[in-house]
Formats: sequence, structure tokens, C-alpha cells
Amino acid sequence: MAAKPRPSQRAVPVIGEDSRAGAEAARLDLGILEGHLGYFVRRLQVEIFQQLITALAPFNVRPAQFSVLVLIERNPGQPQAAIARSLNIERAALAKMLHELERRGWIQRLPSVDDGRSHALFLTGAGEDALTRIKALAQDHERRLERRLGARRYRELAALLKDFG
Amino acid sequence: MAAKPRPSQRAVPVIGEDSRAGAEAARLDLGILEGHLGYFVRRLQVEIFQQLITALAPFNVRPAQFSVLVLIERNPGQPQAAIARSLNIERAALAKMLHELERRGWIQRLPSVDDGRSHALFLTGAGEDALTRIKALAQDHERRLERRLGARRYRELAALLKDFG
DNA sequence: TATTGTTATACTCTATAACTATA
DNA sequence: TATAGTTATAGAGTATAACAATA
Repeated sequence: MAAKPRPSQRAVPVIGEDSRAGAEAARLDLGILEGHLGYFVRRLQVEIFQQLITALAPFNVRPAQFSVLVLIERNPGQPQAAIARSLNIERAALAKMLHELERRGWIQRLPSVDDGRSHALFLTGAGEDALTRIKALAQDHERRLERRLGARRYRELAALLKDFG
Repeated sequence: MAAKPRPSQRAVPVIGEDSRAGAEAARLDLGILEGHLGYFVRRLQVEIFQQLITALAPFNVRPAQFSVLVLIERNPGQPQAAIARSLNIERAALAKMLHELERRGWIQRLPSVDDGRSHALFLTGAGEDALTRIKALAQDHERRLERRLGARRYRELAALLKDFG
């Protein structure tokens, strides 16, 4: 079928309500995607992470590494499994990540006194120093995001997302 | 340093306002992550996509493939670059994805009449049939998501995310 | 010169499975 | 038997660079 499909090449851009000056490229019709929350959540998440990665580039830290460092700082002595559960990271992935953070001299793994199987995680002094500066960069990023979204939208989004856990 | 770090193994779970019955595992203190919108956007996005992937599993379709099929259906004859731009997908990644969709017999690439470099994209009959059913599964998923978030929160989130473009 | 589609590479993430050592 | 940590693998997503054909 469709041996001779109509070449319905409509160069007419289907733009939505957003018709700013010099809209660079034609936006296509999103169809049913307009009704899918996940599409918009994904786009926002990608934009935020791209900017966060750029913001943390001076320390070559990825968002996931940042979140692990923060949890270790706030919950010293916890085993890997607890960190992994709290952040929804696979144990295997976390182990690899911790090797890298240990190689950089930012974290320590000490044998747990309670449980011979587990490691108690701590930041080193260098890790604390690095994280202090990384957190400052992350806060700058967050303030830029707040400006980008507008203070009201930022606040409402945060409230909606936080009380759904 | 920290030759003898205090074994501050506090098994006391730091739980927030969410103290449901049988809170399975101790939630750790998220620290500064509580103030980062990206953290919560990411968690929601991961949950939505995991459920969507499960919902679309009968057709072995990934979210990105789904969005490409929808855009081709709604914008027949468009070249690959237009799809890639609209969905924020790399041209190279889209080319690979289209090969797979073509292999399944869901899409066609015809030489563009306007531009010798580009391919005009169309769904095949089989592609239209598949997409009709895939969209139904996606809609079921969306209704589950709406129930999961609550109708009010779902509606407010959608409104906030859609008008930020 | 710039753009379209393509191939190739690399790196991250994610998901599994299998293994050890402990519980 | 279950759990903690490790290693290995495979798949998907993302980001680049390079190339041929065309504009």
C-alpha cells in the first residue's frame, strides 16, 4: 500500500502560541505528545541536567556523582546499599561510581563495625572541600533555573513535585 | 586524616513527613538535594518512563521511538532533520532509529522532490495500524499516571510545564 | 560554504547475571 | 536463605567527528 504517497511536503510551520520574533526553525505538530506529561517532564529534565553538567564541569562531576557526595556528607557512615536505595541507583552502578570518587580522594570506605559485609562511607577532608565548592556551583545553577522558569512557576513546580514522593 | 572516624552508624531513619505504615527502608537525609528542582524532575521522569516502557512492551517500542512515530504521522513528508530538531534528538541518533523502524516495516523514506539531500518520511499502512494501538497503550498509561499523581496535581503540573517552552 | 543523511567512536546510564563473603 | 559489595556484559542515550551528496 501507499505506493504513491502524496508528497504532502507542507513547509508551513505549525507553530503554537509561541511565535516569538525570529523563531529559528519550524516546530512540527506534536500531536498526542501534547497530552503526555512525560514528554514535558523529560524535556525539562534534559535541559536542567545539561545546564547542571555545564555548571559542574570545572570539577568534572556528573549529577549522579553530586547526589552521591551530598548523601554521604549528610549521612556519614552509611553503607552503599542505603545510598543506592535512597537515590534509586543500582548497587552495581554505585560501586563503580564510588571507585571513581575514591580514586579522586574524595571518599573513604571503611569496614563497618556492625556488619562485616558492608562498607561505611565517609567524605575525606579533600572531599568535603570539593563538595563545598561544588554545592556553591550547583546553587548558582539553581538560581539561574529559578530565573529561567520565573520565580512563581519555579516555586509551584517545586511544591507539586516535592509533595508527591 | 580521619584515621579513626566515628562510626556514626545511626540506624535511625531520617524520614520526612511521609511516614506511611511499614516504610520499608530507611530514607536518608537528602540535604541540599531538597532544594534542587532537577532532582525531583529527574525522579518523576524516570518513574514515568519506566512505566511507559512497560506499557509499550507488547510492541517493543521505546519512548523516543514512540515520539518519532507520532511526529511522522502528524507531519508526513517531513525530512529527518525537521523531526530531529523538533524532538531534540541528534540527527545521527535519529538515523539509527529510523533504520530500525524501517526494518519493522513501519515507516518509509522517499526521496524528497524539493531537496535531493533529504528523505521524506511517511508511516506505512502497517505503521499506522501499529501506532494506533501503541497510542491506545500510551493513553492507558497516561490515565494511570493521572490517577497516581491525583487529577489536580496532574493538571497543574501539565499546565506549568506546557507553558514554559 | 552550509545542510542532509550516514557511519563510526566514545562515554554515560541502566539492567542483569554471577560471584564472594558475610549474615 | 538472604544481603552487601564486586565484576562483567549488553543495550540505550548522548555527543562528536568525519564523510559524500547536494544546496
